Amino acid sequence: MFTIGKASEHSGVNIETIRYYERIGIVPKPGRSAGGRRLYSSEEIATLRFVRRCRDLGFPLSIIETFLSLTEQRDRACGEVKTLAEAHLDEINAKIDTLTRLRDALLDLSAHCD
Amino acid sequence: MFTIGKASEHSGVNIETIRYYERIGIVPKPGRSAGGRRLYSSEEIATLRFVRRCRDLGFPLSIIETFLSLTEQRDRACGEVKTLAEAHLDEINAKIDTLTRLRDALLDLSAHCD
DNA sequence: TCTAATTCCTGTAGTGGCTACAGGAGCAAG
DNA sequence: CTTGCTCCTGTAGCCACTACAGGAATTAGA
Repeated sequence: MFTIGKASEHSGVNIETIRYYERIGIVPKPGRSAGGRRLYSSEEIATLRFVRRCRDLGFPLSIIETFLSLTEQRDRACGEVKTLAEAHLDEINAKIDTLTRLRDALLDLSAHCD
Repeated sequence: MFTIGKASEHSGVNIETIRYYERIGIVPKPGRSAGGRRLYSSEEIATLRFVRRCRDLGFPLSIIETFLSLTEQRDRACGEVKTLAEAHLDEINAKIDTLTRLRDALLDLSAHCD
């Protein structure tokens, strides 16, 4: 188990942001030490890392909550899982497409400067 | 030339957000009609659309400002252009990579539900 | 083992990037 | 020429953090 400082270090999520995520319920409340300090498992840290990556990609917390529920509630009805997953595939493909074109534009700019 | 409403429609950027971008200097002040209304050219609208796409991808306005200066100030020193462009390539590639893996995970979830 | 430094705690206030009014002026159609 | 829409300049509020303040718990060193 890791204290919030280590969890922050390993996930790349700011300490204050971790507490904020807990407060608004994006991640569950972690266990506490005898002295009242938060203790995180490797899995909980992986979840934080996942949230951070999604935020970097511009997904709002509301959508990230759906992503988390998709991977964590596998006992949910299959139809619902499929619907939720597929609802985001188009959006993700569009993002990949835009990023690819942005990259090509930057490569082009760089290449034309020789 | 287009009024702010049309510019908003064609770029996908909210009217209030367009005015906000103007206020903080992300986009230049547009011309005005006799009655004092903002008038946008197709190019200015394309810039707004570009800003919107970048925001969707999670880039902060400060970085988008750099992107805009890269494409608009081609008379800038070549070395500087290359440096700025390449500084963001790694980040963009990382984003593409993460999105690809997220897409695969969603496809996987969806497939395991048959 | 005591203490000094560090890390953590809760709570609140401030920031970046919008977004939503309020109150009023311009303009287009009937 | 008036009804209704769009636009104007403010200012206030929201989301997702981020930065204190003031104090308790650990940890590392003498």
